Amino acid sequence: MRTLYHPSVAEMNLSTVLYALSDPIRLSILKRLAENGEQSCSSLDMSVPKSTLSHHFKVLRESGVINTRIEGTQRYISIRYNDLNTRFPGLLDAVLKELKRTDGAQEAKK
Amino acid sequence: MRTLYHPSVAEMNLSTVLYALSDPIRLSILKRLAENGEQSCSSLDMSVPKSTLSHHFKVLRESGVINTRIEGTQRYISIRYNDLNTRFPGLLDAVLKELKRTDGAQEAKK
DNA sequence: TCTATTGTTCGATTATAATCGAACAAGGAA
DNA sequence: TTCCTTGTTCGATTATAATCGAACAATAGA
Repeated sequence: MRTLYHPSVAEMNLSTVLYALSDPIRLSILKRLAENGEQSCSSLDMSVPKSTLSHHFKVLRESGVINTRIEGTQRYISIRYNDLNTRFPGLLDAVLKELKRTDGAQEAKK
Repeated sequence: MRTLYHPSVAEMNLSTVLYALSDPIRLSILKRLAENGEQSCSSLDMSVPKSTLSHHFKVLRESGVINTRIEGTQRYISIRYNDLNTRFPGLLDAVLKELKRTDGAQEAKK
């Protein structure tokens, strides 16, 4: 737990990133980060058990979508805007644009 | 089998589309379609059993990524460029740009 | 009509991922 | 040190998806 894995820009993989972004809960997290900037994990209460949330943070982090910064007992997560824009130009903007319109997750689970 | 389901532009869902695009085989199919335009299903031999391929075509079609046109015993598939660009501006371009660079699937399955 | 071609569907298997309680780890404060 | 807070990890369960052979369906041609 000492060091959390973050892929370098070169290590980021398209299908892995798209997969990370294909889950409604993870899109909700992304939306919150886009709206409010860096957040402590505890600040985004999503009516989901913390172990489940932690899992989603890990998927987002290990794909390269978010950065996790450790400060004391808290973790602060944020979107890796520049890195994503460098590796996959236009991708993040397209996703965030849709998230702004709705929540991107509506009726995703039928 | 008479009619194949295709979602309307309004019915397209972000997480569903991202999920459809998150698979290496489906990205390979997309790349082929982007490079060569409309293709008959049989023309893209991907060293994968046809039942598996048919499954991936279905995922792509039902998410709204591709269109399937029936002509005789053959099916011709193509990317729904305009519809995708209307619904999720910039998303497809960002994906295709990366596919042009590599195949988007390299080392995705470890 | 018989046969070959193209592709879907079925059904079973395997693989991968989501979920979440409980235990654990690391700080910070009393 | 003890307790509280924050978050991860473990382990088990459930859910979802990928895979692929075999059977089926539709059409075209001999």
